[in-house]
Amino acid sequence: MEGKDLLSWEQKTLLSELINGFDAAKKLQARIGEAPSPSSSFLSPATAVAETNEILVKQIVSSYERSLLLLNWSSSPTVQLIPTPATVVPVANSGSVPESPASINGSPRSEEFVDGGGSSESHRQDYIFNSKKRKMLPKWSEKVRINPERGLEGPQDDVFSWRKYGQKDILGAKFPRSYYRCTHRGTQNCWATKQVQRSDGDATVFEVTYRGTHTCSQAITPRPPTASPEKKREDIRVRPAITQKPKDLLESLKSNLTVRTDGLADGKDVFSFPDTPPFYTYGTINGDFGHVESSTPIFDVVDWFNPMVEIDTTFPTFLHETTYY
DNA sequence: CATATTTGACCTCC
DNA sequence: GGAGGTCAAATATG
Repeated sequence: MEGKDLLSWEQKTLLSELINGFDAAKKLQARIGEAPSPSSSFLSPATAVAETNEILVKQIVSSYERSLLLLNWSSSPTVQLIPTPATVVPVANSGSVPESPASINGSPRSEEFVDGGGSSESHRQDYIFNSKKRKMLPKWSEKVRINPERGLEGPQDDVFSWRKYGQKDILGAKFPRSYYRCTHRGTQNCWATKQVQRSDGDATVFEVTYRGTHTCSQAITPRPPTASPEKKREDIRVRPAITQKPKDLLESLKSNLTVRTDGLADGKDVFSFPDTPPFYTYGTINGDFGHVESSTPIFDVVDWFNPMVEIDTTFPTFLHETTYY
């Protein structure tokens, strides 16, 4: 029973709980860092207290993050290369079963395909298989705001190239949702996708939901010094020439987004981010990439298992509005 | 001509 | 059956 290449049930449950906690902590962090005083019933000038709270929450969050990291969060489709730490996982709380079990991978129902009957070309099965596979990919979302003044100040090192493959009207949403996938899906079997949903209220806010992490070479070698025939529409961060059709502009905005840490303290307000937050910053390849400010201890995990394999365990570095699933 | 986007159809899940 | 997600043919773009 445990022979699956997936996580054991305990791990899934543990993961689920961790993610829940992490999510809650993130939200709390957002709330704390947010509006300085608006709705507080009693406004005390205790900035020191606020600061302490912030620190505490930060600690909680990073603790969660590390725990998740240790669990090798996500069940990457090709993890087999990784010396799965499954045997090492403590699983401290044996016994008492938390509440909602399968919230990560869904029901552990047997592997049988639904296979509606005839007409099952290999192509069909691929579809089903991929569908299942996709569902197990890690997923997280971020609220992102474009900077209306600077037009789009995209990530100058937008490593990843996305290709739009669909658009859907979402019930209750004013704007359609766009679906993007990594350009190298076919060539490098990279299953990273993202979907972009424009906020109803604030037209400058987009919610970007990522699923899966890049396993394509882009993820590892951000900028090949020499020949890179691909990427050409990457220069979209130029000023939004009015000559551009508004549609193009919008699309550009969607592809190149600028994260804004709204509530956070004060200083650094706007900064750009590579389309997919998770970095593969293992020291191997001129690991001069992430260099996260020391305030985020998450990526200090240099001693991760194997720098060569595609570990899906990745985390968005920034901002509070992150939501994990 | 090659590659990206659009868009209606199709699939899966709830 | 409906909603969300994906496919793929048609179309656009450089």
